[in-house]
Amino acid sequence: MNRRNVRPTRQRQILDAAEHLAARQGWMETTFADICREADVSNGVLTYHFKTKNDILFAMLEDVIERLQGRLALLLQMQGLSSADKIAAFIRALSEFGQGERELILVLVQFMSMSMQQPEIAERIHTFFAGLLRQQVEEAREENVRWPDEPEVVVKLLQCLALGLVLDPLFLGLDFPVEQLTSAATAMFLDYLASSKDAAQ
Amino acid sequence: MNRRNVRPTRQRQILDAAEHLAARQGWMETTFADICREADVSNGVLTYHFKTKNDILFAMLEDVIERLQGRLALLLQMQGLSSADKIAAFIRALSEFGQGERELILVLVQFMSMSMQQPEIAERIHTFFAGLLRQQVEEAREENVRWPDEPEVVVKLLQCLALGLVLDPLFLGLDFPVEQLTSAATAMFLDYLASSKDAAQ
Amino acid sequence: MNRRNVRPTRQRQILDAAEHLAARQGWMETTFADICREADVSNGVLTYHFKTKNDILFAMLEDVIERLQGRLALLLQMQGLSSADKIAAFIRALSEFGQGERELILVLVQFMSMSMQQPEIAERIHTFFAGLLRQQVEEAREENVRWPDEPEVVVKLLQCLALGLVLDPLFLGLDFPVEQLTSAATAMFLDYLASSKDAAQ
Amino acid sequence: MNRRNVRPTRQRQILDAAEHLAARQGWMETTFADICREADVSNGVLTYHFKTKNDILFAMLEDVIERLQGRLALLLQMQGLSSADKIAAFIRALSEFGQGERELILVLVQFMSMSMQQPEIAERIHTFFAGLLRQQVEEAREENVRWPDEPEVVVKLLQCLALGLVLDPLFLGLDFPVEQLTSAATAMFLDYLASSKDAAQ
DNA sequence: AATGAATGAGACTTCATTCAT
DNA sequence: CATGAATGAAGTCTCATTCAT
Repeated sequence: MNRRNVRPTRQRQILDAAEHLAARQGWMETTFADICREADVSNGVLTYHFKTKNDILFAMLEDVIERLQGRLALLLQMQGLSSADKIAAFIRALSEFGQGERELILVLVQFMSMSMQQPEIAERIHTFFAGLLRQQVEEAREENVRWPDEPEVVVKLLQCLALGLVLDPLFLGLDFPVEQLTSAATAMFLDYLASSKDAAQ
Repeated sequence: MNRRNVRPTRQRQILDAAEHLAARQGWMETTFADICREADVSNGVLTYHFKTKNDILFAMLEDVIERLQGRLALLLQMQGLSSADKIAAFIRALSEFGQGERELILVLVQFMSMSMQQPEIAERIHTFFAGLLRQQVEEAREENVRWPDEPEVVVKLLQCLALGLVLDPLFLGLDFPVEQLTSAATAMFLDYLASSKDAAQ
Repeated sequence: MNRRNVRPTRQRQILDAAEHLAARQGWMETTFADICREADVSNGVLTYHFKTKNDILFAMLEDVIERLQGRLALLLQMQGLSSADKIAAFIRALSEFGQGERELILVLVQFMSMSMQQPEIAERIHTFFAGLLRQQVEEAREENVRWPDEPEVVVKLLQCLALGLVLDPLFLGLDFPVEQLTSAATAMFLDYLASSKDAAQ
Repeated sequence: MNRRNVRPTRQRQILDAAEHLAARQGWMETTFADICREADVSNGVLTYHFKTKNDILFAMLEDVIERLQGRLALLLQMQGLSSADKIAAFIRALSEFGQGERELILVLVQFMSMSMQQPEIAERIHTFFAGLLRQQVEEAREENVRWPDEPEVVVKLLQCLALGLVLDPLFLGLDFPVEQLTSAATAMFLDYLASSKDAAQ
């Protein structure tokens, strides 16, 4: 490999290792030595690229948000929230996402849990999700749909539902197939949206 | 203080301090020294009453579950899930709960986050919530209500929604008054429940 | 049990437990808690009867020496060293002793090993064995036997041989039946004693 | 000092210090702080080169065995056991050894004493001495000497005698010059060996 | 850009001993 | 005599961080 490009490569190596380990065993219990082993780099390389452990943490945070951005873009930006089909597709996709991208979720949960004690992390996560929300709300406004509540509320409610659907099985366990839950949730949310139209008529 | 039967007192002192600190700064970053300071006991007392740090952790887990049990009993057992009024009251209460009993929630989230790496904790939480779910389902069955889905699914959906409503403002921030969200959620869930009755007619 | 006689009883209980544990896991790694458990007494009782851990240690030392005294009396005082039969019986008995009274030996070795760092223990053990030696030497003198060397040397040599025969299998392992070794040692020592008579003729 | 290849140097420093202290005050009562002071290294260096205290212990064991190997090679391999002169030289050398290499002996005794509770140590010591024994037996067989007993027994008896001669003065004290004891032991063992030749005639 | 030895503060834990009851 | 709660010094070990090479 070219000597010029070694820097980004090393950083990717390290971040991948760190995320892996954070997902598997938690960030607090992940040591420099662990990361070195997993990333197959020396202790010196680690501290050359990231001065402190927090540096790695925040690099991870950015990385995770970026990856999340990419994933959610496929779900949100492209389909919006306007039509019933899209909502249904969204909830279904989210559910699959919660199962498929387990590592990404696990790391995200780590950050959420840390955010309760570390304002900097909370701040970063909030702005990201706030941005997401605003964007969806704007799209909704442009589409001029009639909704049972203020667009912010509707969108936020969807966000809550989505969060619950992703975290509940993770945290509290689930004994029956997730599809039934997804279907029910979809039906519920569509009913809710539809209710406004009925009322408006 | 009396030297006899001082044990429960000390244990409460220590658990209170530990829960306080776990909520405020996280369990991993809470040291024995911190707990000693907060509980106003000596280092020796700590390890006399709890052999290891993990022992404190699991005592906390039991304690938190017990307290949660007490709180939820007021919301669930007494009102069940049958009528619209009760559902509305439940969601409203939960929302207030998420704001009022902040510390309890914070500690619970700590445990949920740890449960992803510690199977023992996961196990304990799962059985608790599974029991809760089963109990609600049975009550529902006894009331013989017609619902849009299997009682398990309906109840689990409510659990998801509740979890989302509690965690979302905590993790992702909320810019508008929580009441709007609560109302919307209540309306949505009631619509959903009602939809079955319509269908059944 | 009579309240008057409880003191010696407790002390025996404790010493037995302590010796048991010292033999099984070593004195240094035996804690007060271990002794309490083994002797089935409370921490308070322990420190009421023995102020410090060293107090227990020295009580044990006296106890072990006393018991050793009793055992060796059967071997030494009663049979002396004069005749070939008695020597043979002595070595054979010692060998059996090394196998039978394993615990006593183990504790004794503990003390020997400690004696290298604790002059007080060394002193106590030395005077005991020196007394033993002197006594045997005197008996020998009284019997007026002709020996290849000064009685002290002869007796000490027997002591060395005995120590080696007891400790070697314990420390260094032994792959063949101990009887062969015992027989050989007996033969050797008798030859040695006899050699002087030959020379004297 | 060169930073490259400093590892063996540090390990020697640490092992020397540890052996010193183990001989002087016993291993159990030797703390990390003691070793740091004696070896003139920081606490971190200790645990950088040896993960745990037990690692130091086992490194010491190997080291002691290696050094013992070297010393005994001079006594055993070179002179074998066949002729009277060599036996005499061996016993004399061992006796001097017991006085001269006091530290090595003291540490070895520590290990022997520990071996009674730690099977791993026992195992290691046993295999070492078993190897020694086997080697001597084989040499004896090759020399085709006639002996009063099976070579294993003869050699083991010598081992017992040697152990007794080394440990007895250490453990039980000695009031007269060690030379007298050595001479007597030599004479005894030679007589014993010779006895077989007489019998064979 | 890379290495890995070195550091030391601080974590958890153990335990002999003290003492109020 | 007996109890067991309390103590805190000291132990082993971890680990993020620094730095000479």
